[in-house]
Amino acid sequence: SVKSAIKGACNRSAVNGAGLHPALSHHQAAHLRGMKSLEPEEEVDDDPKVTLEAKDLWDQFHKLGTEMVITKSGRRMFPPFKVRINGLDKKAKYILLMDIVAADDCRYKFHNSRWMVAGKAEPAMPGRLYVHPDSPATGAHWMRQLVSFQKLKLTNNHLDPFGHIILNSMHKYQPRLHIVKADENNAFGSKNTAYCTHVFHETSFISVTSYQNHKITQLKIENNPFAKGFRGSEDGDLRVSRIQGKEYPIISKNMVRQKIISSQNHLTGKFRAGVLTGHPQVLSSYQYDTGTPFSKSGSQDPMSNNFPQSRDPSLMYHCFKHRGMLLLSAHACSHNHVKKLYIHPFYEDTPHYFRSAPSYESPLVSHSYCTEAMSSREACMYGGIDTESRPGVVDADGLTSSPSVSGNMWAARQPYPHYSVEGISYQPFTAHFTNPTPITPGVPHQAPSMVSRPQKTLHVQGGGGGGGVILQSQEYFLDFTHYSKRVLKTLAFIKQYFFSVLTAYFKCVFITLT
DNA sequence: TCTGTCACGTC
DNA sequence: AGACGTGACAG
Repeated sequence: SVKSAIKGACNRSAVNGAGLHPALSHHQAAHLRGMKSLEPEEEVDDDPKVTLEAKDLWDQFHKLGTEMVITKSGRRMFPPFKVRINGLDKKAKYILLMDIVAADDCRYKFHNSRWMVAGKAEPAMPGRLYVHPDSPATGAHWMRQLVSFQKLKLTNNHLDPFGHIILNSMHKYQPRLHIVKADENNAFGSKNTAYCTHVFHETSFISVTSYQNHKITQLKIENNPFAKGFRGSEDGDLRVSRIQGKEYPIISKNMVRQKIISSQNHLTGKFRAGVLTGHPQVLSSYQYDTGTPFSKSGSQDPMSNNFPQSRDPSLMYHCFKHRGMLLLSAHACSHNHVKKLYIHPFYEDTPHYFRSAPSYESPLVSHSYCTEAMSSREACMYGGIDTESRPGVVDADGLTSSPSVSGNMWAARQPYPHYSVEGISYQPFTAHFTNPTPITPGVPHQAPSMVSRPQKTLHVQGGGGGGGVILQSQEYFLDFTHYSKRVLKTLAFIKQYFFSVLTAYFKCVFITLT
């Protein structure tokens, strides 16, 4: 079983075009052994295989250093995250969801046509989840066609009320796909629910508010149908560039070439793509030579080198079975001078601000925080959920062994809420309830007693209906009259406070205890 | 560095 | 037809 598990993981690795991290198999083996001896009877046969759609396109972006624009109102990713899935139990129900986690601890800047580290990362933002709109659905459904997460939106608005995934600009991120096995009847109320996580390292990106690398801009324009308006004319030699209603003179390819050659130093700043909208043929030969985003030295793997100090795993595939998950969240929102604190019991909103170690750290370096740095609130939120077994989280010598990488089977253990594996942290999932559990004053601030069945299960917008946003606008809000512009900086404290208070009021369970 | 607005495009 | 997704730009 262990053998086949690792083999399976390796196969997936090959499918996804990523080599297995050397440390992975060790952890996998250790974990699998431990898991099997613990709860062998809970292993199940389904063995989801996930392949990334448009991997070639992702690779093209990844080579250049993918950038994703984030806006206040939310921006889709391009390329869209789509996967093909095989190996699910046709009849079982699954929930598919994504999250996007910090890939490292750095803030970046684009300097001299290169991404460079520019300091320490901002505190991690709330880890929101995007639940696929078809969820929950049968394995047969998920395997029938491409599974698209293209409606997922990214925002830099820390107060975002729409349920978009909140990111910090100029930081590096790694999207992750989670497949959660659910009961027939109860999306998030399943017993013995398992999930597995897939990471495609070629989908990592740096978030920006405007593109930094014009090669990325061009690649987006060339490939994103919505950006067709910025493409050159069909005629490869002549083009018209339209900027704000004005038509600029037709410019021949030769002119472009000469202009570019004669003014290379100014190209990046002044020949913005819109002025001389680059036809691929032109750009590939001329425009591209000014922007070398990353050092090309050394690496034999063109993919391994795109971001400095990347801690990306090559591929991760790990499964868990977890016993229970609490959820609730608080969001501060500010609209038109009205300051409110929104509380969305819909998405996870774990305040990472107070973690003593960044979430991306590998278990080998972050072991201490796994056990020691859990805040009391976190202990409250997760305490009592996994009272059973969590062997493997901390070894006798204090080092963590990874329960997160189980390879080929659904895991039989709950992941530690903040567990990180090969550079990517584990974060708990969050259920999203259409009807939040009513506020009940006087409930003591004690976690174990709070674990109960959700009154309603996951809200997901219907398959064809579009949308798919997790949030149904049913916020509770409290006035916050003395918010100032510093709201973002104080948000952490506010949230921490309200979490403490509200945990006592919301009794929500992601997956109930068995 | 970020935001709102725009023209132009898709869906 | 109209809502929505784009990058460019100005500020």
